[in-house]
Amino acid sequence: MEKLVLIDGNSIANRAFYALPPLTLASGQHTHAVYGFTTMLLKVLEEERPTHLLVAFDAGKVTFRHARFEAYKGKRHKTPNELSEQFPLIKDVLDAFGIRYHEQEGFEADDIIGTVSAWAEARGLATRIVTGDKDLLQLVSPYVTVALTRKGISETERYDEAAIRQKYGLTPAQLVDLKGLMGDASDNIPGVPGVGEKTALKLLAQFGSVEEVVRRVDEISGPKLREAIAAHREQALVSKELAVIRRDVPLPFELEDLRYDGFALEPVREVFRRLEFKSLLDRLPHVPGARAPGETSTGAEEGDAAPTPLDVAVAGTAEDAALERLLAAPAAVVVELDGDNYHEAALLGIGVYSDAGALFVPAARVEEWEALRAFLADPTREKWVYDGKRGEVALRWRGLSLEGIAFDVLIASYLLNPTESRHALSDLAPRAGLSLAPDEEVYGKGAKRRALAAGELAAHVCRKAQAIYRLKPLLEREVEEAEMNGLFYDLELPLSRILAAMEHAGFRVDTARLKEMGEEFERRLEELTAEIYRLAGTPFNINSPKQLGEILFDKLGLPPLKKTKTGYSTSADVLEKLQDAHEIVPKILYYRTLGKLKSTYVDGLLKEVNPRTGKIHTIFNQALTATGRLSSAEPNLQNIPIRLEEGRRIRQAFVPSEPGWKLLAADYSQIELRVLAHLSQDEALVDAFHRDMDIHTRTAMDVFGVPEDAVTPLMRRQAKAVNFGIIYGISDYGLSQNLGIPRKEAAAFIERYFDVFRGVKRYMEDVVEEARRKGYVTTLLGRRRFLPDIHSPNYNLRSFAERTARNTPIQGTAADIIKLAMVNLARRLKEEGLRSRLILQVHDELVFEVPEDELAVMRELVPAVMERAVRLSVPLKVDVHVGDTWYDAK
DNA sequence: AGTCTCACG
DNA sequence: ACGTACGTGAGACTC
Repeated sequence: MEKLVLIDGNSIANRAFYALPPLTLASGQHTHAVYGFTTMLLKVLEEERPTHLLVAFDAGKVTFRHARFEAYKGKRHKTPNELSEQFPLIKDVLDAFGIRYHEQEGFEADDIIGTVSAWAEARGLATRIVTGDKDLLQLVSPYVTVALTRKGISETERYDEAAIRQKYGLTPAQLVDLKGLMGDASDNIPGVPGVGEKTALKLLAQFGSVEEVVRRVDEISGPKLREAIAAHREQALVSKELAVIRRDVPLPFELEDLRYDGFALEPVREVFRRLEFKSLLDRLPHVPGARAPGETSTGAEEGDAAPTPLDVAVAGTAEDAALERLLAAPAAVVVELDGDNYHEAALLGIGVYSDAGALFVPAARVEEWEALRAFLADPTREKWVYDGKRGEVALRWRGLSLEGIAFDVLIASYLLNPTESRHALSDLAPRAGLSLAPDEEVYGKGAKRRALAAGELAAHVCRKAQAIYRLKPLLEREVEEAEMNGLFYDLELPLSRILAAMEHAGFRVDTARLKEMGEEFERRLEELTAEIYRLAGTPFNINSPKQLGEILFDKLGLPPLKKTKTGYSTSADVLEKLQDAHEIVPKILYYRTLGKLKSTYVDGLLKEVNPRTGKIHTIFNQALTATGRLSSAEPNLQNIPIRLEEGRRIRQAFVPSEPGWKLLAADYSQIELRVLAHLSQDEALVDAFHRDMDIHTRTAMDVFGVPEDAVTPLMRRQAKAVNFGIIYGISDYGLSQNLGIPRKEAAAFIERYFDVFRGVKRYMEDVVEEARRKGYVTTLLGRRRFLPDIHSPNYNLRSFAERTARNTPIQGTAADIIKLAMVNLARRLKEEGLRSRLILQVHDELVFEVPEDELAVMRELVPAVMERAVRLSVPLKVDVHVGDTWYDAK
């Protein structure tokens, strides 16, 4: 099928420029916008397979829109030189690919795209527009869809008419009416003052278009709005006109001139070499449409680089001895399982790929083939894996071991960019020039999940192993270049083995105790329900925010203090403010508390108890958080209640797995503030920790200028909130919300804090500056987080990036420290021959189960190792508690 | 699938 | 004039 792709050159280049960390040649020439543009282009060629292709650029500064409205784009910042100097290079790349591009005096890229897409529509040619600019959404039609880049440039969101209707409740054509009414600050289009998105959408729902709004202005409800519209009719109409994309630009070519039938490899290679796009060079031969030297053009349809067939040997019989040569090291190993949760998941088979070839061992053969088991268990035979913990745990359940894991592609990819959400092997494979179908596609998901035919399974699993094998050297190099060898090989990789052991060990649960609690909660919930219905005068679903909102705010007439997108907010902070307004409110709050405990922590946890082991086996995600923390799922054991006594009792159900053993919990005291003291070298903060003072009291003393015995509980509470705020990258608004005080007072607190803690202030400024300069921030052990939005012209995005720049080094360093402690502790436990087991990590806390006779040793060893994990300018402090249940280890 | 709410550090 | 605390996972409801 034929397909036209129209690329908005300026928009994509701009996105790439601001989204990617700077990249320069020896000459100082910046290339990251070119790089970003080129990766987008390759993606388009791979995924869209266009038969017609055009890249449109903006021409000079003045367009017909300026003639109509002088101030058009008046507030826009000048394009930085670092970007404008990259446009000629982008055109070099396009020339090498033989792709047509066009710019036209007096018009913007939008108008060129509008015109060509109109031609395509007339001919019934499917069209995809690729841009970062929402304005182009107005062109969407049954033939035209828009792929909008979001968050960086690699991800796109596709819009057809239904998607636009769903998101805005408007037709594509009405989007210009929306802009006419609300204006657009980035283009300096005024709209109608006082009309924002909400009002504009309301008006359009009623009237349909700007013209109708203006014509029937008398029908507008609300005198203020009516006056505003009446006073700015002309401005609204002009604003709309400016927003409309032209579809009749006289262009010097026609649709058929845009036909695209692939490219010759060599010229593209040459340009890539000149621009030092090494990683893209490898990918090139597999891009659809690529022609080797001498090959003639065959038309875009046949330019596909079909996946190279893989020769897979399948083990199965006593003859397998002949296949032993395929158990060579180093090898990529894939333990293929049925399902996402790998605890006791069915094994489908094991794939092995090395220089010796590809081998697939079906599940039935795994346990009986001695040579394979020995190979897997041999720590001296190097294995490369993707999410090694997954396979390792699955094999542990079968009494098999997987040792010698020397590289993990998932963890490497995560460390290289922890905010990237797509670390699936199928996402990474193209980097090594391979195309790999996602598991979801191969197996189907949900109800459509299916078993594969034997040959299909072997091929897919070995293809994955091949991708791992090819990706390893690429990622290995990138990890090295990012100076993360220590972090990767000495921290995350060993940690992965420890997490595997923790997950497999599990946490024993006293299900009888949990059920008792559930029954108690149930009784009290029934009582509460009856009282709530009585007070409301009618039964309703208390769990439905919608129904609850109607009862509270419509029926009972309480003041709605906050709204959400869809209606009234009934969140706890709103209800707390209404506690005294009606006796139903505290009952609802209590109902919520108990309901949460019952559904999530009693029923939810009971569902997760493994009937065979009587334990809960969580899965730690080691490649997810943006800061380097772990997360825990199925179930989440990192959010078991503790703050309120009623919930805290859930912890009475968490017990040791062997009779006579105890639980030992060790937590870092104020680790994030200690890390802040170290990173900032703030005198007062460092001093406070050297004296081992109560940090919130000390903060109150300094901020309020009073002696210790004059610090009231309120002052301490406020100082504590400020301390948290500092860690989170503080804003006066955030602090005011947290403390329930006016924003001005919050601002005054912050100012006083920074007056005293000068070093902290300085550090916060420096770290944001560093983020701007390098494009990323780092933790103590060199973990990185990229912050492309730090340069965004959008205030919200930029502010968020700045807060993140302040928070991530703190939260991330704390994560580094406890991970290091875990690795060191595991080694010590082994060296000392202790039977104690680490079973849980909760960000600043480690939980062990300990035999009685090891208690004394563990009470000493655990805090000692944790406190010495790193050496900071302030001491680290660890509190240790022992008990018969997790509740009692306090 | 998306939204709201709420549990944890 | 704007809208925001940082990082997570899960259950219930709604469409």
